[in-house]
Amino acid sequence: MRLNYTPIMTLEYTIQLATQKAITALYKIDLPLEQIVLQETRKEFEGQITLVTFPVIRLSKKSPEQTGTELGEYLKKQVKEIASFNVIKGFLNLSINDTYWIKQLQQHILKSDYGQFKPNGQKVMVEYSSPNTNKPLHLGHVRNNLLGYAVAQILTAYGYEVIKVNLINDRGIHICKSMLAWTLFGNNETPESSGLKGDHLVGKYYVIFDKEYKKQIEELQNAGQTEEEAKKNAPLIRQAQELLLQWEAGDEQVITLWKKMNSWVYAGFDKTYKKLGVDFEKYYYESDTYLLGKDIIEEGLTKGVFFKKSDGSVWIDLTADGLDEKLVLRADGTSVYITQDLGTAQLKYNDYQMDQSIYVVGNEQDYHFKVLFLILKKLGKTWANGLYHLSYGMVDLPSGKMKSREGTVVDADDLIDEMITTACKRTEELGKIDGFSEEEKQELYRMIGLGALKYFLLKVEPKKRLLFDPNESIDFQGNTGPFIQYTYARINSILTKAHYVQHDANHSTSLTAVERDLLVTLIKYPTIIEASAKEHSPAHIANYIFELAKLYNKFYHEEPILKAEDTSVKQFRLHLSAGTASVIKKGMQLLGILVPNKM
RNA sequence: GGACCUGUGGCUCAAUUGGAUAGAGCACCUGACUACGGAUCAGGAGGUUAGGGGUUCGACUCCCUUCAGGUCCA
Repeated sequence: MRLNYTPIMTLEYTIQLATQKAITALYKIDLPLEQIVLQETRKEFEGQITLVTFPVIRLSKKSPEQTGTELGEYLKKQVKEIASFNVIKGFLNLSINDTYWIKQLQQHILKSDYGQFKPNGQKVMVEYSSPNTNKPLHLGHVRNNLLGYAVAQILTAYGYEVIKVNLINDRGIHICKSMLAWTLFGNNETPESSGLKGDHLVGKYYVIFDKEYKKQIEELQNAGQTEEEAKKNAPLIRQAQELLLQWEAGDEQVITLWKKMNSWVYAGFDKTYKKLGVDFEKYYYESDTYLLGKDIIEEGLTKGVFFKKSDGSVWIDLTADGLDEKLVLRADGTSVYITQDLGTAQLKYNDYQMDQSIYVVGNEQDYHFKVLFLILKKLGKTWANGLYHLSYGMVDLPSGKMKSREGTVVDADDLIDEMITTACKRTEELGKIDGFSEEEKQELYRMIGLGALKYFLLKVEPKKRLLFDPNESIDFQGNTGPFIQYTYARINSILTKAHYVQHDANHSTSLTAVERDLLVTLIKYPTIIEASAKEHSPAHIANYIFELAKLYNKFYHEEPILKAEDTSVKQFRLHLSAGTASVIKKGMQLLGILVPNKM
């Protein structure tokens, strides 16, 4: 049964309507529904749903306590789910009867598609990863990839049709640098001959270029040139620029080399993507799109959105919007970044006619996207309203920013391998996986290592910057991926032992406090998906699953499951365990994290 | 010069978008039916939410200002 709305909403709506009636009956006042504020009851108080009475007090002209009590009494009579209530300060805490919570288990939580919303008929594109083809992926890219993938998963669960897209920056001066260095110093080295992963091989020559380039600059400076002159005059940079011109002219040899080196990089990226578990429906290449956008410039000029300066360059004046004047086409008629992005945006829309489009790009480009979206709106593109920049903070090292050219990066492949190795060590120390084949072991280490890494990166609010200390390895205890995986494995073990089969999960006796807490938390899952989707933030999901796992462990310690004396209690607790396991698995899946049956 | 983002116990993060006594994890200290899986659980200690002012029944959250870190635009 797919959801139209979150399960708890039905009950909340009932309570809101009843409250509205109560206010009319008691105080002869009509209060709009949105002023009736419900929230989750804080753990230290009794009850599950809380009505904030302050907005009502202004009208009732009575004390918070009295208002709360009057409303509580009315609601208790009118809403059958409300078993009791208490009033503390201005807060009316409502206790919902156990029957209601137990019913949710059967009706929603244990359903195989729990958490999946009905298709909403909207298409959304998520563009992420967007690498350059001159170097391998690093930790920053990893954050980008995981975010993009998770957001895509979450939006799918929320009922969108999602198209995952990768726009590859495969042209420009940077790749020419690698090409040149390889030609000059490479001795025909290939991934096969060197055993290097393709992207690492090309990245190696990017670094060599930089090193040699710096040498030349120094020599020129010693010969009396200023730094600025030297940077411009160094033979290597001139050659690279020449190479770029040849590329643009379609020089056959250059194109062949370019294709060859890019194919190495793609083979390397594919491996990394596969390890990370991310994928794309469609690849766009900047070599195809970099000339786009010029017709949009024309369109803007005729519409009077852009203006031409005397030197022939084209601009847009955004000062009225609090921004600057922005160049959109150079005097010599060549594009700038934003020109092609305008064109690419139009191209993507023509291809898919999506309702929304999300760009997963670092926050250093906040200004760029603000301008891009604003221009498209000014051009009258109605679809521009669906554009969204999912801006995330940089991943910094204790030493500062990562810089590929200077070699101060945390390489994605290295990091992944390291995580897997650590997972292997930890697991072997604990020695709980007797009977695993070698293949199963490797599979498990990958699951745990990547689970730790992914959870570490996704539990933080995207827009916050992330500090990563390579010397302090990522934790496996506490608020971590492995903790959650462990909880899942533990539940799985119990269910297996009990030969659990899912069937009617009715239960008539009353609930213990932890059992009720667990149910209340479990039924919140769709609400979290909704918030997560609306805010484009996987962190909500991550924190929620952690809360759930923690709560289950508490339950596990407080209440006997297999040893429960009453068989119906035992059955019920097994159902509860199964529901928890299922939500953990689904939630982790939204983050792109797998959970093991045993670990 | 202008604009944007961030600032919460020693460290890493939360806080239902303006609600109750600001919650977790790591690290530290104490403990757990002689483990239904201890990668667990219970408890302790640790906070003027960067500083100051304002708005109101109520502010980590909104406004003003100062400071610190980061980023972008010309």
